[in-house]
Amino acid sequence: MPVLEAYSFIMRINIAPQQLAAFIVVAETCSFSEAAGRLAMSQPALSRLIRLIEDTLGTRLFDRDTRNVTLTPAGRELLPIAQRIVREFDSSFSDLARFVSGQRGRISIATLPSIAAVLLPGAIARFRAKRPDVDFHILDALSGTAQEAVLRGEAEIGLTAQPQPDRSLSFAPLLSDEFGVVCRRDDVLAQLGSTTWDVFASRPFIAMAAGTSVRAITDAAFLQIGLAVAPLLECSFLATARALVNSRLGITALPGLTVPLMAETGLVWRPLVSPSFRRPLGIIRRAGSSLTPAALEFIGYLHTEVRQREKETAGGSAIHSEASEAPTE
Amino acid sequence: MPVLEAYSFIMRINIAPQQLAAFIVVAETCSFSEAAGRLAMSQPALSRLIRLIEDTLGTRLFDRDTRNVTLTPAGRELLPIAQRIVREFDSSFSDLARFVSGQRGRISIATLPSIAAVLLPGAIARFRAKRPDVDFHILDALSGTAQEAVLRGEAEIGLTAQPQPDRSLSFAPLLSDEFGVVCRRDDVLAQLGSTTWDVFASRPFIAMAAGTSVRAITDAAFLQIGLAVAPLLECSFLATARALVNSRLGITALPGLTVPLMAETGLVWRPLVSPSFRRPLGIIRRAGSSLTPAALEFIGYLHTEVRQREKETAGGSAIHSEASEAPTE
DNA sequence: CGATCTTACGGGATTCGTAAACATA
DNA sequence: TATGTTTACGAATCCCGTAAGATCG
Repeated sequence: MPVLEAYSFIMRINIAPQQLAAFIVVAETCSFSEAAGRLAMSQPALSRLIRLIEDTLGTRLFDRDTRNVTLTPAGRELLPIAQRIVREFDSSFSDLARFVSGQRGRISIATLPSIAAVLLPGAIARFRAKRPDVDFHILDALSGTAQEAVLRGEAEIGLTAQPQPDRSLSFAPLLSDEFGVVCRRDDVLAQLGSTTWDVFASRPFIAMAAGTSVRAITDAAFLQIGLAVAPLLECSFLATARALVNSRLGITALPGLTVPLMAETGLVWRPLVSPSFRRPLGIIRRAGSSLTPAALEFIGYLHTEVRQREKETAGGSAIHSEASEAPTE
Repeated sequence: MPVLEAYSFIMRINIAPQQLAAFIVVAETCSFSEAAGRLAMSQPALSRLIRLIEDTLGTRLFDRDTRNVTLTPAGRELLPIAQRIVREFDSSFSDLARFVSGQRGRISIATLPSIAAVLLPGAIARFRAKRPDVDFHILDALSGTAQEAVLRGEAEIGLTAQPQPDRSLSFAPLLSDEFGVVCRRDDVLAQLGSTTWDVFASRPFIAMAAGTSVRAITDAAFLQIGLAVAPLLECSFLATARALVNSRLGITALPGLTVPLMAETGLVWRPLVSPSFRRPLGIIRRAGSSLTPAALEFIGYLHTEVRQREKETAGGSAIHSEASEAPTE
């Protein structure tokens, strides 16, 4: 009811943009038959179509005898209107088609800094090479913040650790991030190919702050192997952890993806085994809500990026190989 | 063919503005059933309508389960587009409806100065009281110029003497303008109620220039009564004729309508009889071309104006009575 | 279990193309 | 007479409303 009042004419005047386009062609050609040819329809059909518009508007649009077709004043009045509407219609739906096909859009991603630094740049670079008109908005945050951003709709997708099961959030695994020990290059551990978790029984452990996805795993690891590790040193930022390790205050356990953030500092990363722990990372999104076509396509690029990294590092993580190269510096 | 290329989407995307309006209502209410109520249609019909748009665009517009209806990104993209198109459509056709109903428009009239001065002001004043948004464009010119203006489309209608029969010009009589003699108030002729054409056998005749509608009639009149009148004095403008008569250089014969243009100059007008000549005045327009609705309505006002003048002057012309009042000054 | 969207189906309206009729230069 | 528009008519399509079905809270 409010609608019928708000738009008074649209509910009564039933004219499709295609009909207006047909009118425009007739007006431009001043001939029903030629216009019919251009419109790929029969001439009587076009004649009736125009008649229909005329009946709807209650006025003649063309003065026509068998030889001449000329716009009436009402027709001259309608012509620019029709042209404007058709142009608007066409350009709008052209834009929309580009959006729907993923050529245009804006992808907002809430992500852990490690993913933002390691996985995203390559994926975005390759994606933008194909879709230069898609913009990205990246919100790097800790796991919880990222989830909230997705839930509030501020971010379309989140790249984080697997969240607690939540009806309104869906999680799709992307990769699992192997934990390793991080120590100085001159540390005895750096000589080994891998290390076991009980190393932290004899070495000071630098823990990440509670609430981080890393801390959740390390807690679970120590619990599983029955090791009571006192968090003597605890920090929130990787840069801090890096500095602490570098200062010989202890060693830490971090997923492989985080290490490039500490690169070129003389630290190395070696897999932690017996058992090996992994941090499941993936894509979260609001359950039951569609993604933009561009984001949908971009997710494919993310998977490709992950596969490529796995292939490059041949079973280990890229950080592993980088850490291996470190001694050669 | 050029059209199909120029407007690439409009020929493939077949969406009526009403469908977009329906989409807007669903988007605003987030409910198919409530929207269906507002749109005065059944809910399944609305469901199918939305589905149709979705199929046409190749994307979902709403994420919907049995409890919630939410816009998808594509739907959010379409919403402002739909609103813009619907608004444009509605306001444009609202304007057009005002034009078609004669409430809005522009009437261009090519007219003889006498009609412009005597008939038009009253008709326009009464018309604009009812249609304040209709503009007038008046081109006052001699008969031939006015006809050309109408033929060229510069003027929509012409108010002139009856033209030579012309296929491309149609003439509708409006009034016939009685000829009379124009002389000084102190002239002996002013004492008489009327005068015969042979008065010009004994008095100098001031002729209007060849090509004027007045000259055409006076020539015909002299020819008919067999009077050879030498055009000793000839002029194009009524103001000149007025001055010549006022200077006692002669007298002239003019249709009643022209006299108000010479009013308050001490001249009087008396009917010329035996026989009485009349200048047929009317409305010319291009044959076979429609008029604007406003002009069509205005023509009715012109006829009313003429009838009113005839009633006021009770069988004579308004000029006649005004001339009669002159001696009382 | 209730509210809501979707699918199925029959009827009515609209629109198309072909063919014939019509009108003017 | 030739060109171009309108009318007539049968067929296909589209769209609506009613009724039944499915699904989630």
